Amino acid sequence: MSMIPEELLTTFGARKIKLNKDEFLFAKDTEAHFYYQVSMGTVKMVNYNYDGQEFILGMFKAGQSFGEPPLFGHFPYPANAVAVEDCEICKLPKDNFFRLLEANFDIHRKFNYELSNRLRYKGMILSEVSSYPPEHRILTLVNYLKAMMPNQDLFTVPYTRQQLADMTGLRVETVIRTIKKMEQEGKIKLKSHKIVV
Amino acid sequence: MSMIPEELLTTFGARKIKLNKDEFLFAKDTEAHFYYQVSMGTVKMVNYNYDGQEFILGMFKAGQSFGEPPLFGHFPYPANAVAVEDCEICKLPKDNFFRLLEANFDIHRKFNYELSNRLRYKGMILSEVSSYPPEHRILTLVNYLKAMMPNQDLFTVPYTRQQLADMTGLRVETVIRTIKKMEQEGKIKLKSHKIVV
DNA sequence: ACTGCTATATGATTTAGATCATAAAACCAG
DNA sequence: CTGGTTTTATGATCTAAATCATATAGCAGT
Repeated sequence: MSMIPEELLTTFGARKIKLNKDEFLFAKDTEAHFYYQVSMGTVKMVNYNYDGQEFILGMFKAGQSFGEPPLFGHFPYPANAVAVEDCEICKLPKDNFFRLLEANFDIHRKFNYELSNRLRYKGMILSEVSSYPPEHRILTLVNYLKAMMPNQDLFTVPYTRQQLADMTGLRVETVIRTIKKMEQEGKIKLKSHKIVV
Repeated sequence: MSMIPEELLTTFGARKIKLNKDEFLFAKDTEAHFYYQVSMGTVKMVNYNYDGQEFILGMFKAGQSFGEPPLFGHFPYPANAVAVEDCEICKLPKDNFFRLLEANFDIHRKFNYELSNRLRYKGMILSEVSSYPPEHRILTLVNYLKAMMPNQDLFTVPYTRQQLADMTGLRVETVIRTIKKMEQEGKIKLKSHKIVV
């Protein structure tokens, strides 16, 4: 379930750090020195434009790693990492991370898998943001999120309208109105304001 | 320079195929059975919305591979592959590709590098498309394209305004007007209608 | 139960870029 | 050199979603 088992990370010298809600872990355009894996909580990768508008490039929960592409691809962070809620994060120095990979071929392969799936997500969202109206964007995102769940019964979308807006390139008001309209037309179901699929 | 040397591909049983301009190599939502690498020409990965609007997710030239994420990530093609001009493509069956990877650790690592850089590109474009006006989007794309060139002197952007539009989620007219305005304001230079940076 | 904060809701107005329409260059194959 | 196709150009109009402005509902902590 975890990208790398925490015991193994510890063996290679990982430390656990705490992060408060809204705290930054690293900033866009800085150099990457560590491998990070969420132990508890949620971290978002996010960009801000000049007037503070936010775009969320990814949400990462317990077991998931994030911010590795700059390690593999040798470029500065293309976005900021921010805690969405109080978090615990495993932090492993870059060199140790590569040593761990060399010693564990299966994990190395797992990263290929993981990166490919992130490309899938980004390509999907990119196609949506570039050419589809709000309703389509939201439905595509919601369906993707559900499809990613191991358990395939009722799934409650765990994001606020603001977060959905920031993931689809829309404004809150638009997301609120669109969700309300879709509910009235019976296209989606809500349970205490959260979308349930 | 090439993702995988063509001799090595041949050793593992690759075949070379020809593709005419505008011909499809594979279609969105179909299953991936082959590894592909451009030998000559240019291939684009592209999506179309209901009214034919195009969004280009990537352009691939000689030496570059494309369409591997579905092989690594076990999901159907998230976009179509179309020849931008007459092409020659190396085509290697999936199983042979994985055998080749196992036998060549360095190439396996190279894919990590490549996938990471594609994530960088997609994340960049996504942030642009979601929050920035035409001028910013075009400049960011152009600067990225230049930065990717090994040779760092004068670089001529090799795309039409239509293609730039399809890469930035804008309409042709908007790209034409924006480029013209930027040239008049001295923000970019043109040489026989092509942007030169 | 009250306070403060965050999330959802909804109307009115504005605007950037899409769309529509048409034309002139530029390029290319025969 | 020529006729056809593609690319660039430019004006006029339209529209979906952003923006602005408030309001209400929900919830977390004291």
